[in-house]
Amino acid sequence: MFDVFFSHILAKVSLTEAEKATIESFFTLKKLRKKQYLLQEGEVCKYMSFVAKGLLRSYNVDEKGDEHMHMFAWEGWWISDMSSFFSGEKAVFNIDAIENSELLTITRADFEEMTLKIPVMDRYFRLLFQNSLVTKERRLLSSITDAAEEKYIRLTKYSPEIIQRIPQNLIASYLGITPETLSRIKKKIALYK
Amino acid sequence: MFDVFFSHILAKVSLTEAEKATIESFFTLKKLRKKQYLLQEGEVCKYMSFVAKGLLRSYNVDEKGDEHMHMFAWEGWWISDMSSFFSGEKAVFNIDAIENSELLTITRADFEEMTLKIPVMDRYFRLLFQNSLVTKERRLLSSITDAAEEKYIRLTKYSPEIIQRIPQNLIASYLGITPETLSRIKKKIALYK
DNA sequence: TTAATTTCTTGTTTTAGGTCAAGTGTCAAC
DNA sequence: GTTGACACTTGACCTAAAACAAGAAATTAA
Repeated sequence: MFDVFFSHILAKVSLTEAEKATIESFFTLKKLRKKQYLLQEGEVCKYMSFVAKGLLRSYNVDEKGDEHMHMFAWEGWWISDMSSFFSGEKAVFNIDAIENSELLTITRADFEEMTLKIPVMDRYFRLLFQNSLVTKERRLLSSITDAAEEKYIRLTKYSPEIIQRIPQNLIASYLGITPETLSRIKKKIALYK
Repeated sequence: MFDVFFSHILAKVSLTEAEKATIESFFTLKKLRKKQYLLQEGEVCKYMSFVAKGLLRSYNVDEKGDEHMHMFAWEGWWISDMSSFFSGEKAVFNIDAIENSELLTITRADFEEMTLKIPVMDRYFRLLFQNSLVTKERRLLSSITDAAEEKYIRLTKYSPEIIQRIPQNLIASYLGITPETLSRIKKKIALYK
């Protein structure tokens, strides 16, 4: 459990055994069955979660009832409604498990305490957020600049794991297009080859 | 110059006078005239810049020659092509000054050295990136979920400063719509009132 | 104060992608 | 092996926003 966790953290910063023990003490293991919610829109997001095993998604639901995928998270990723987690306001996202999953969760209060006790965790999260920001910028850029077909092509280039692991209707939602449009795009691309 | 700078940093973390002096030594003042470039697409982004005065924008240009606004930055904001700055790869963004501006710039090497010498700066940037991430998530969500009119309404709600300070054609580009569509949306909204 | 450039508006036409509807294919459950 | 639940495809039609075009208003510069 914590081996996956620390291998990810140690890729960015160094930790002593004592620090590792302290950090471990702030986290709680949580298991989720397929389709089970970790967070529902309107609740306050209590946890930031490291995915040790499995696959989750976060998404919002619009007034028409349509879902819009915000992100997917599998082994080695963090997932949360960051806005709600850090501000204490109501979450706009739902988070649930696409596959049976195992998470290491931390509460806001423990997160604060951990970063104060182990300042190098500020560095870890600085680097984590920095990378997330770059990824999110790239996606935002594609969302604003690209037509549907380019969005899909860019996704195959930058996030091939998503193409392999996620059902097509969820990929369409992630790209902000309909499953029908995605189906037609795939057909068109297949013709070139 | 550094007073604006430190007031923003001290809002997030505490610093001794000695630390402030060390931090100052890593930054260089840079003045930009209106329309002058800070970064051009294809270069490596050498600086991360704190805006002490003025207004800048970052944007990419597509193959048709159309500009897509990525962000605006004025007093108290940071601006950079983060992907290029941290990875050393070619920038995809252009950055230039909309108004005459004064920046405090830091290079990648100095940024690294600063965070190692003054670890609390990791905390500052953790908090900065965390907030940016929340803002960027909100914008991405709006970009994928909302129709043109809702995008504009949400912008007026969450970023009223942009509405006031930025020309309409740039706002349209920021929202990923045409200036014509924005003009019609404003007209439509004005009729309700 | 007039010219020039830029920003914004308005009308018309076109198009990419959405919506609706009717399939086919696949796999697990009974 | 039949039933149902999903995932995906394909076709016909529709609509929101883009493209194109032309003019008005507002800034800026000479």
